[in-house]
Amino acid sequence: MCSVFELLNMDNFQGDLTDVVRGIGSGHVSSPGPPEGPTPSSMSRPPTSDLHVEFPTAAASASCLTNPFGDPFVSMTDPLLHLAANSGFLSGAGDNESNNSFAVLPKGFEDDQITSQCSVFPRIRISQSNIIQDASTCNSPAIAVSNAPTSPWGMISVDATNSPRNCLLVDNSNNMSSASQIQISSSPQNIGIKRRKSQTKKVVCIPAPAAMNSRSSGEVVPSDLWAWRKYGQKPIKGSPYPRGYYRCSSSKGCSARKQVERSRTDPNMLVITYTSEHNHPWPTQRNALAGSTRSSSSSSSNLSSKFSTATATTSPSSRFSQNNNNKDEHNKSHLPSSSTPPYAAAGVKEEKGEERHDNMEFDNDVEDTYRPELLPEFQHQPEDFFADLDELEGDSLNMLLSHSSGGGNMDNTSTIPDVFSDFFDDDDSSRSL
DNA sequence: CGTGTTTGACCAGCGC
DNA sequence: GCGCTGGTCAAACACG
Repeated sequence: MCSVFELLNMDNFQGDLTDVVRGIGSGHVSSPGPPEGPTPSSMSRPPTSDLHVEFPTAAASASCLTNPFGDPFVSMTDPLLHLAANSGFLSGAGDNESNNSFAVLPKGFEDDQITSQCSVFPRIRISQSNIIQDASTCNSPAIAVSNAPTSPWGMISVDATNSPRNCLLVDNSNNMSSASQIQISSSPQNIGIKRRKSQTKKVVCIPAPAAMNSRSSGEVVPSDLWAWRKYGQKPIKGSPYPRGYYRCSSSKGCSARKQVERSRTDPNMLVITYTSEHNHPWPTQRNALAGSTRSSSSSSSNLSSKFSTATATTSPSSRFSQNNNNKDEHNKSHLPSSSTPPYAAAGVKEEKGEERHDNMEFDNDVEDTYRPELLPEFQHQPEDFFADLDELEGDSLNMLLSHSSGGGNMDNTSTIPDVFSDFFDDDDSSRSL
């Protein structure tokens, strides 16, 4: 089997974040803390620092799982999922996996600082039929997602505290138009990043594929709707990878910040921590584009720059809206409830810190449910705007295909898992939220 | 010119 | 109090 992670393997990576290319696919639900504790079956255990992340069901779920940012490339994650599924990326468990399920198996899992956030879910399995996988059988961290019939929201629950190996199970057996919810419970023993007072943090862990082109130093930090400006970078003790500091440049005075760093144990993963809140409406296209025009400076390739631009201005929702052609009301200066983009559903953990702490753990007193919304503004992007996206999508897809094909025996044209094909085939049900 | 990144210096919290 | 570490500042520079 040749997984995307393998394809993107960066074992020898020693560079900084500038070598990071957008996680074109595969987002990763993050959960801080070492994998320990009882089995995942305890998803219902007392909410400690549970994280709730909700996202559209079915394809949307998959998309979110593959791209917690829900950035524009989320659309491209579908092909990736497709490819991955066929290449084993999504079927990590092996060939015996049905088309309706898959598992993401990030390389390596170590109980080590922040990386544990990523590694806590080395396995993601999604099943279109009633789950999935017995969490108790998980011998490695995983995520569980369930689309409860009784709720429009499925749920991904991760019990990092009680499960020795944490499992995340995904169940999209239900209605495709509903949404799924991710719940992440963190371990009190997590390690990691100190945080300052009165801060709200959302941690997102996503795959950080290596640059797909020849560039060796280009970094494309997974971007979102907001425009971010890098204001610092520091080496982190114990990690070979530096941490980049970004602040929102969409609006002056905005205190929103985010930190981007590679997982020290799994270079393929990017850990992004959103801090503070945006104090302004979602950026307009113009705003979003601002700051991304310089995309590929000395450290970025044209490709990455393109990515950067696109990612800064698009979102899955926007794409959905595009297809949907929804002409309803426009943005009314919607003020986001969080610095995390509305589509940055899956893989986002929000934490409200009181004081700095030495562990990466998310306080038990923190429990947030992040419910991404399909903001009206995302439904009204200029056509030219999407024209660019289409181009991007094409390029990225090509890249994906290129990589995937190089990965080995996969049939890029083969079937798409039903859970995704439904998404592709049924625009109405999956794109209109 | 306005935007971005880079990078060394500075500051603050924490543990000893 | 001191040192370590992480987070931020700001000057210099690059790009369109």
